Amino acid sequence: MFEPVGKRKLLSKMVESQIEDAIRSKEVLPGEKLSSEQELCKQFKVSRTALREALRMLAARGLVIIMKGKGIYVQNISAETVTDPIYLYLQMQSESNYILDVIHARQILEPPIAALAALNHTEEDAERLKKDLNDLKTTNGDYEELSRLDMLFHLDIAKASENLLVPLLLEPIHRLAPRIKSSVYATVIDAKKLAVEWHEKILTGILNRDPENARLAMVRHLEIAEQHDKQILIKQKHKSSIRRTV
Amino acid sequence: MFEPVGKRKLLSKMVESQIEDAIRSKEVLPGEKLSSEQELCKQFKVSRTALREALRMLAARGLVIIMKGKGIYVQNISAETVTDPIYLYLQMQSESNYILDVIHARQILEPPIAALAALNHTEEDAERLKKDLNDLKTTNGDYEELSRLDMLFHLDIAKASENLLVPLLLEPIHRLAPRIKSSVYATVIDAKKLAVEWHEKILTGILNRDPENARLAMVRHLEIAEQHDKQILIKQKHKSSIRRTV
DNA sequence: CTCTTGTAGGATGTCATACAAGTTACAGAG
DNA sequence: CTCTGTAACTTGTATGACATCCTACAAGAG
Repeated sequence: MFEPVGKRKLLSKMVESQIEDAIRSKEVLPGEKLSSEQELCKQFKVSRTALREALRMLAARGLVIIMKGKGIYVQNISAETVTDPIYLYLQMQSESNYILDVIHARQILEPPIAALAALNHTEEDAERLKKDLNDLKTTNGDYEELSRLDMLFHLDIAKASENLLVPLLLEPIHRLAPRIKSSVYATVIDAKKLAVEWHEKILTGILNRDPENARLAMVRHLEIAEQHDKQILIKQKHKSSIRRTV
Repeated sequence: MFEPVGKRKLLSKMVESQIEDAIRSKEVLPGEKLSSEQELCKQFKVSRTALREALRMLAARGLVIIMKGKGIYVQNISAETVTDPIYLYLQMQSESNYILDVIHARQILEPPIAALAALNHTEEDAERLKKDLNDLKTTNGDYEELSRLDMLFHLDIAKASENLLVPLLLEPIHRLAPRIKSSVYATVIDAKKLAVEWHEKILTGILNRDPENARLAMVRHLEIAEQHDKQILIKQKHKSSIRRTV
């Protein structure tokens, strides 16, 4: 008979929406400074509490950045702002032993990405990939640094696909398994040499705009990576079972 | 000569980190109720102001949900939580339409997923996919319902890959473009018939455990989808340019 | 006893005020 | 001119009060 009356929105939410809309519609551009809290309070006719909570929510979502003593600035949405929630999502949803799922997901994603990069990459992309490969070749860093440079090459291939979504999807996947990667570099003999070799083959395929060879090189590269990961997993299992019996 | 001294973190940020860590490490599980603000203030030894701003940041990121009069609850990270930032990113990043990026990302992801599903699916997966296809065939729902059932089939193929990460990646992608999908069903003649046909071919490949045919069927299915999407986009462009001249 | 309703208590939401602390600009001393 | 201290901004935190929403429970009506 009677319709349920809609709940009144919270003031802080309403303020948040208004500022968000202004940013989305580009009334205010990234880098621009917003008015001070005092000023905004007067404009919205709310207390500083409500306004600040609205700003905090916007800041948490990466829309603005609040600098103590300076002011509030509209922020350019970064890729990290996006990949963070994806990473959190994967982390919360997946169960404990997801390492093999990670490598399998990479085997699904990365070969076609390499093929696409071979077709679509720009000169800038090419230079970045060459630099990545050279960095990996010449670094004297520790295993974690090796693992980082390895990942960077793969992420920059995703960028070279010139599809905005692709790197966003790949980055959190890689972030899920950083430890095992450095374990591989620490354990497997010639792991670095092998990585450089295959990265070279993949890059050659991409630079020649040869999607099929880029794809195949990536497939082989990830097959080898899977073998290495499995070795590590078996060793860890072995160790833990030894510890258990002791 | 002297090293820059690190800035002291803000109290609200420190509180946020602590609660976030507790959630990430699953000390507190989704659905659980946190202590009241008063209680938390005492535990963290901060004022209600700082605590509330921390909670607001966590709420904005989807980690907790604050209910007036009830309390603070740990939230299950949903696909929407992930999709929103992506959506915002795409909107801010590219002037052009991201719809094509979505369909291209699907063309990368879904064919190998279909192949994997052909290899790995269980009996349960098979039953679910058959039901999805039948639901799409027999529904009398509107265009949005059609679009929803269409998406469900694709997501259940991802589930049938028996890889935990794969459906998690695919779902936000699909949620990015629900409007254009229902537009396709509303506009393209025989869209439903075509969808059912191709879903049948894909399913046949999967049920026969024939990865190559499942993959190829998916490739063709998505090529057709791309054509339809492009038709819609051109029409929309046309309309808006007409409006502009009027 | 069962159902309804009033009420009290606890939860979050908002306000006002005060002070702490970081940043910037500028005037005045040297 | 350069250096420096100060003043005037900015945001961060604390506190106390009240508003509003939710829940549970007791008291009353039938």
